[in-house]
Amino acid sequence: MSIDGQLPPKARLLRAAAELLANSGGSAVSTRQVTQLAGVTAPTLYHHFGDKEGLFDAVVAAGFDEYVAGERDFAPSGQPLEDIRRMWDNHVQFGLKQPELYLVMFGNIRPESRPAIVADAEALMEEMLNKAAVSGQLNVPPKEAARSILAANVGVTLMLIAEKVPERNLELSAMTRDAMIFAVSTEQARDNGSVDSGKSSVVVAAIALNAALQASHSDQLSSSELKLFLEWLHRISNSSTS
Amino acid sequence: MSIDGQLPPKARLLRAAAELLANSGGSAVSTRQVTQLAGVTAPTLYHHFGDKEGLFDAVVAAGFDEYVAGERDFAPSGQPLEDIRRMWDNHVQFGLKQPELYLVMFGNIRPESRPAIVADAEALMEEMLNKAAVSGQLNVPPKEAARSILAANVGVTLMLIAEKVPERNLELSAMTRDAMIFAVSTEQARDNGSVDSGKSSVVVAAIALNAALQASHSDQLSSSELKLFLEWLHRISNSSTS
DNA sequence: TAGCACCTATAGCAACGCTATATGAACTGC
DNA sequence: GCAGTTCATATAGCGTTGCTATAGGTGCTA
Repeated sequence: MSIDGQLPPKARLLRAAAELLANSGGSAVSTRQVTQLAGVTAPTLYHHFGDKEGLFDAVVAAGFDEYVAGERDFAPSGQPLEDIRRMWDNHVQFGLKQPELYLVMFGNIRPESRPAIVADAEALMEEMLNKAAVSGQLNVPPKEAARSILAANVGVTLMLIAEKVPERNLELSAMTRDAMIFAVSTEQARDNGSVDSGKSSVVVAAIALNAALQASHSDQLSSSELKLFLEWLHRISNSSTS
Repeated sequence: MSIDGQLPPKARLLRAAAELLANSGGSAVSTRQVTQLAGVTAPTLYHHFGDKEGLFDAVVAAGFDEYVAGERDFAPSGQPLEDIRRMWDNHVQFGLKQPELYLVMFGNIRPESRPAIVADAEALMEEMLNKAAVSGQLNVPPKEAARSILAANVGVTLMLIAEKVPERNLELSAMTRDAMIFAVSTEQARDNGSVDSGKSSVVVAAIALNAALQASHSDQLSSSELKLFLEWLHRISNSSTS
């Protein structure tokens, strides 16, 4: 049993590692298993990937492309928060479909050696949340919202993976998901699924902020700062006449 | 260097394993390290604990007692949901104080071999949530609420552990915590004051404008003006914390 | 053809989790 | 008081792990 084809050894190693990870059923995957399945000897592996973790990282990178592709396919809707829901579900599905790969990506957390994958996933979610923020649907800064939602998303997925298949209750995921999205969204977004979305933009936001600032006596800026700030705000508000 | 005392070998093994786990700094702890530090040979370990995992489980059980003790100390207040908040914080603190131990307890998730600890922690939280349910403060069954909250709690803690110490932002924890508690609580409980999202409209508007500005490349302000403007905006966006 | 990267294989090291077997010590029944 | 049994520990080593020092082959450029 080997992964031949005429593929070069590097590709065969990747394919073998991915297959073993996907089918290992929770037990560890050894370099010897991988090299044997790839029809290659140990030094080849270490020549191409440095070490075992390097190989797995490469597999994960491929898996992450798939993950991202899934996330992006779901993204075109005009409702950012609805897209976040789909991202969440896609994340969970990815974890349940390929638990071994997922554990390598999100489970093996170690201080000082955090996989870049997590940061990428975070950025992906932040990007989407940014759209929500633009249309005034967000209660907190997108970056923090992304971290918070992703943390809960990972926690739920890990818990579901840890459960035996027949006992898995996706209700857990749905409930946690909605709780997190609800928590970061504004009332406006909650009432109206879509909001005005399209035309929001800088001007609308500036006008809203302008009104809110003048009504609230915020003390985050000094009076001189505030004066200048309001002047700029005014400039922005009046700028795009379109 | 060994853990002598006149303690029996079993206790010495436990102590040695706990110490190595606490100081391992993320790298794996081997049975040989443990037995050497305990001044014992391998079969003794396997006689008492079956295998490596059995030993670590025993260490974890001791650590869990400490964890539970912390949770129970916090519990006597009359407001169950407030107690849940403290349980959450205690959980996070436990994870940050003893990350290695925590990773063994909650991080090494594998299908089919889920540590009993997780179930125990779940039961502990469910017990507390039950009190909330009795007094009509709960929106969903306590069991599901416990699973959901714990999943998010673990996710947040893992994410915080994965971050380098100086970058750790406990706001992430507080925000996620409140979101989860809010989601499972009834309106009655929310009015009671334990949970409050309370962002002013200024903050919401500032967040929206911030996102809109960064997305639109507006040219109404010079780059130096824009820089300062964004800095102030950031200040406003981050001003209100729970 | 000579030289030079690049790639792969042979062989093996040190460390790992774990165990078959044996030996001492402590208790039990008579 | 002694044989039998059980518990607890040690000696020695098995099979596997991640990884590498070294060497050889292959194809390209000069």
